[in-house]
Amino acid sequence: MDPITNAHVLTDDVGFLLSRASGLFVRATNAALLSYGLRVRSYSVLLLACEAAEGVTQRDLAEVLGLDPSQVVLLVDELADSGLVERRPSDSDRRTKLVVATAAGHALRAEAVVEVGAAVSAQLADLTGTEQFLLRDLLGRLVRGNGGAFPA
Amino acid sequence: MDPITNAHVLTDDVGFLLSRASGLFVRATNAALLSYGLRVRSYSVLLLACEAAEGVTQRDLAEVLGLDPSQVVLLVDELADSGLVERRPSDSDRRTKLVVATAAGHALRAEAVVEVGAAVSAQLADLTGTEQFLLRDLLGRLVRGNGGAFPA
DNA sequence: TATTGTTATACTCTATAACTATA
DNA sequence: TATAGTTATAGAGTATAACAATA
Repeated sequence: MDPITNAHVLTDDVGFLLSRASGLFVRATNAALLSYGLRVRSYSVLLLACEAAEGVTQRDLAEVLGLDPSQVVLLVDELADSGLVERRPSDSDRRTKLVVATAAGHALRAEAVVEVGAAVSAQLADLTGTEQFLLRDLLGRLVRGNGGAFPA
Repeated sequence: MDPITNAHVLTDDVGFLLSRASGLFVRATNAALLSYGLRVRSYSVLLLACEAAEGVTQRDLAEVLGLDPSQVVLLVDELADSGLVERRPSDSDRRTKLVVATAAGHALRAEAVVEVGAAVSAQLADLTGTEQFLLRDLLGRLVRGNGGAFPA
């Protein structure tokens, strides 16, 4: 019997711990983003838009973020209304809209990243640098192995 | 600069990976619990009730699960309506109600644990047993270090 | 006064289905 | 026929405040 999947107490269950840890990080990140008028989901969209110089397709955003395309529409709407991103038509496909960060978007991201980094850092304080790397690697493989369809 | 907290791409961010991984596990677990009429949160309450022979305080449930006490009320209501747990008065404090699993609750748990175990196992398939242990340990320290106020 | 459980409410997140315009 | 984006809606999860009973 696998000792992980059948932990005899709930608090040893990987799924439970993932949920708890995720909740802690989401709350801490949202708190850090409060003054910027962002929340973790819109912040993620902004980051992806900033990372892609030529813009990102909404479908790609949905896939990377694990969201339904319909949810992405609302998040992009919100960022666009704030002037942080804009939708540009694609040359190759007129159905596709490329989400591109504006100058304001890049500027806000640069500030927000510092705050979020500090919040995340505080959450990870009990782990050594090596352990943090290890955790990231394990989580990455978990996500990439199960429907997590992003590059690299 | 800490290379973890300031990953240069979103998909390398620990918080993002935690959120994605947690979502995958929650979805898989909810799917496994569907036929039992449970979802991951009510299932967690049932497990904790089953683990404590003399019952658990709703306040303790809230603390362990990282939920507000008001949310616990609804989850316990749901389980009680299904006959899986019952609220018993405490001898020492008449404000306190002890949540205790019924025989039906224990029986359902025994079945559900198998299904959930299989679902979790599938999600963890890409990691070796050692890596699964390691992940559990790292997550446990993350949670216990940040407001996660449960035993051990 | 403080704490346990409860009720109420509002907001965010998630899940689906159906529609449009393009391909 | 399939895909990108959109709209709409309902349900689940989260966050707060206020209250009654008890400590």
